[in-house]
Amino acid sequence: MPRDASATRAKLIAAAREEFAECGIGGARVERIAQQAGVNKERIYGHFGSKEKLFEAVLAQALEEHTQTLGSPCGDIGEYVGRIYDFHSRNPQVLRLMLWEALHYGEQPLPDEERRAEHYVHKTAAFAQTLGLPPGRDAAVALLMAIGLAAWPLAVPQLTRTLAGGQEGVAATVDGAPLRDTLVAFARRMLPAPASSS
Amino acid sequence: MPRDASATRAKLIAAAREEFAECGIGGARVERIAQQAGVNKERIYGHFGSKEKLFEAVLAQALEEHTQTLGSPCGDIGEYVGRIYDFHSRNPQVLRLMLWEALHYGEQPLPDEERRAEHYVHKTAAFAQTLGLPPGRDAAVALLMAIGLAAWPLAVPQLTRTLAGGQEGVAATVDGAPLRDTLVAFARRMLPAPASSS
DNA sequence: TTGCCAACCAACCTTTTGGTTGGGTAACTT
DNA sequence: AAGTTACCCAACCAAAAGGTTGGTTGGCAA
Repeated sequence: MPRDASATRAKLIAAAREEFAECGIGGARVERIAQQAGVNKERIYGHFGSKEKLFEAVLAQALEEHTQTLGSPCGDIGEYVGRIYDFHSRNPQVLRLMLWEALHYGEQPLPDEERRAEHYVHKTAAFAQTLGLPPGRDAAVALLMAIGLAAWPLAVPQLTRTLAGGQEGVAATVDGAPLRDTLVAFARRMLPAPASSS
Repeated sequence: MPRDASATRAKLIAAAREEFAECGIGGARVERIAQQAGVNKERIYGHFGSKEKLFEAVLAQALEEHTQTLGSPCGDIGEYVGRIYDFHSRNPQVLRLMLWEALHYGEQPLPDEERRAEHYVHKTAAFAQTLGLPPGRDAAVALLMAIGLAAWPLAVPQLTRTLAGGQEGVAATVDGAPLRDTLVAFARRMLPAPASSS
């Protein structure tokens, strides 16, 4: 069994991701994470320093994967919203991590808020271009709400269920069309149509 | 100091509401709740049975207030979304409680899921009427997304901040218009216009 | 006045928590 | 071959958690 620090880190992050997504920062148990990773608990502190720092590492990696998988917004806006919806349907952990983070930090700044803000500048720019808008606050809010459109039904499943669910689950058909299609249609209607000329 | 069971219950629920909104179910401390309420910890178990049951009681009351304050959806759809936004801006606890609940229960049914579903039937019906739609899944999804439109920027403040926030906070102006107005405009565009004839 | 019960509380118990420590071990350097 | 560094772990710790218990007391019915 060779020694491999980065492999240990990776195993810890993978285990922590499941645990944090399921239980949040306060609810996660350091012991369980270590056990799931097949690594001693102390390694968490050796490698990451604290439970909260580990959470940050998990989230950073998850968001990295998120942007890499999803790519920049381009082409049809509705289809972009559909892609966001598909991503979160297939990777429920990422959205849950974001929500735990939201509840944990609330209005106070994130530990790496600046990096995150900078990261979103690019996305906003790409989004503005496909929308035919000047990049700015307007485009940023439009992107924010496009993400919200796709994520909201998955973020509050109990509301989605009790309102529109019934026995068919989240992907239930709505008047014959899957929820996804409804969201795509809403997005197209909500967001300004791109200028047809480049 | 007279004995008054219902007053004790009320004090406990009020204290628990703050604590649960801030920390969630797992993060809330029974001791703190009791202390904040000026009541012995044991009373929580005497009156409610468990921490989780107390959470249910808190949420039931919060949602009750929510629907009572907000009323049924009627009149202009955009303005209804604006009202939802205003409510959650002024009462951040309710949305936080809903999100903690969402993360805690996830896809598994709520303890009182049936009552909740039934409760939403009326709202959906009212919403369908103002939209000029037949009450049904279509109207329910439209309502779900109207709520989402208003609540999303407040549900994920870290995203709102890093995307569109800057130094001006959540209520920041967007090209001169407050975020609320943008949401109202989005809602009007997204949702089907009500049939003009009754 | 007396008897009774719901409401109440201080103190306690068990388990679990995040975090630490001191001793070991593979592998690279010199 | 000796020394050094980075990694790893079993065992441990103080603090804090949710929940319980045994006994006390206010207030109403008889």
